[in-house]
Amino acid sequence: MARAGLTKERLTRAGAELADEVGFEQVTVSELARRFGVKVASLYSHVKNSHDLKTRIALLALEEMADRGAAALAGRAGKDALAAFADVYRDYAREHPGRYTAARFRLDPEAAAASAGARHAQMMRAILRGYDLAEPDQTHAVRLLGSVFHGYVSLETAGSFSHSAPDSQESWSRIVDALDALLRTWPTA
Amino acid sequence: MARAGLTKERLTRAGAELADEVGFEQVTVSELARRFGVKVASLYSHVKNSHDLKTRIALLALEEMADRGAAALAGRAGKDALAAFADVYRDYAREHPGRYTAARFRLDPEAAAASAGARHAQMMRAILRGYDLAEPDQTHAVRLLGSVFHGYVSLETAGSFSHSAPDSQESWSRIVDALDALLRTWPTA
DNA sequence: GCATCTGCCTAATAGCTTTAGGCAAATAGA
DNA sequence: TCTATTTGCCTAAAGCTATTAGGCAGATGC
Repeated sequence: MARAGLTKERLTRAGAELADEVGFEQVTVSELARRFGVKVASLYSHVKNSHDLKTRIALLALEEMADRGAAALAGRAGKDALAAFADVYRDYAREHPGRYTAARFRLDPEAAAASAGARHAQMMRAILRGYDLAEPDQTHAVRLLGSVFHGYVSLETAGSFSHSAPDSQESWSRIVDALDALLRTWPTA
Repeated sequence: MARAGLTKERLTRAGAELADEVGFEQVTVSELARRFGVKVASLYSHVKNSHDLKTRIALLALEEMADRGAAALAGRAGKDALAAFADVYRDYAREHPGRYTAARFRLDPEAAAASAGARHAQMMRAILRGYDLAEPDQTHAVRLLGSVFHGYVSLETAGSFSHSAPDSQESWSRIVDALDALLRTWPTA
């Protein structure tokens, strides 16, 4: 029997593509096997189980977003950096909705530690270098930025902003403006 | 055979409790049947299918949150109202994580129209009465608030803030402070 | 008290997940 | 190059969930 050439990496990539097509929740070992023209059980030599597969897709998505974030931040500072980074999240979610959802998959501690999560946090802090925030306000601000980015993208993806004016793009720009203004005048306790 | 007294309502409530115990994704027609000491097929006289059940749980959660929100807003204005309303979301998610997730379940248009979604939007606008915002900035602000509330709660529930100082409660308070400050000095285009 | 309705049941189909064990293709060693 | 081992994909099987069809008996209406 000819071998299909399965590997963790190929399965993970194909899983990510599948997620973007049908949604992360609908990513299934069976469908993946079907796409490789292979029997389901065969995948279990490469991937521990369904959870493992999903974890790998999540890690891939986190890496990809971190890479894009790093590229966006290079040579930028202040509001410029903030806006570019914000767009990285939003654009990624629009281009790769399944992967984006995957990135929110709850990772177990080991996977989380090995993930690009730390890079994301570092980049947020790098953006805040353009603003004058000491601890613990810096941490509060990091959490706020993470919340806004994730929250907005998540609501937008769910279609919450698509049935009313103004355009979502406009709100997004104005929200980034607002965040910039807020960070410049952050109210200290 | 003694009847179990199944109804849509009881199934929905039990489904919501199940969601809080094991997670919304793990809510299953089978498990629900098990809890009622009844065969799986029996549920299908009361609920169209699994999707229908989840939709009902989502609608219940949205109602409950809207009710709490309304109670919190009564007699409050300005920052007071903002903080109380924010806490409604956060507290609800902490008390009822499964229901909270359910509330984010993607509803089809008919269900969405019949949901408490509109009440949520109205309450957000009511909060903004305490600030001086004209359209379209008011809509931008509503979207920002929704994003921050949902984003923060979602990240917090995922445990993103639980492994580092400062305390999540502190960040939450300071973020509400920051939002209040931002709304009072909202940057107009 | 009888007829109807309704609620829960049995039975059956179908899909996904996961484990165990087997054969053959690829690879490594002599 | 021939053999030995590893490794990749397969068959088989069990268990779970979802969903539909059809049946019997308890509840309800006249």
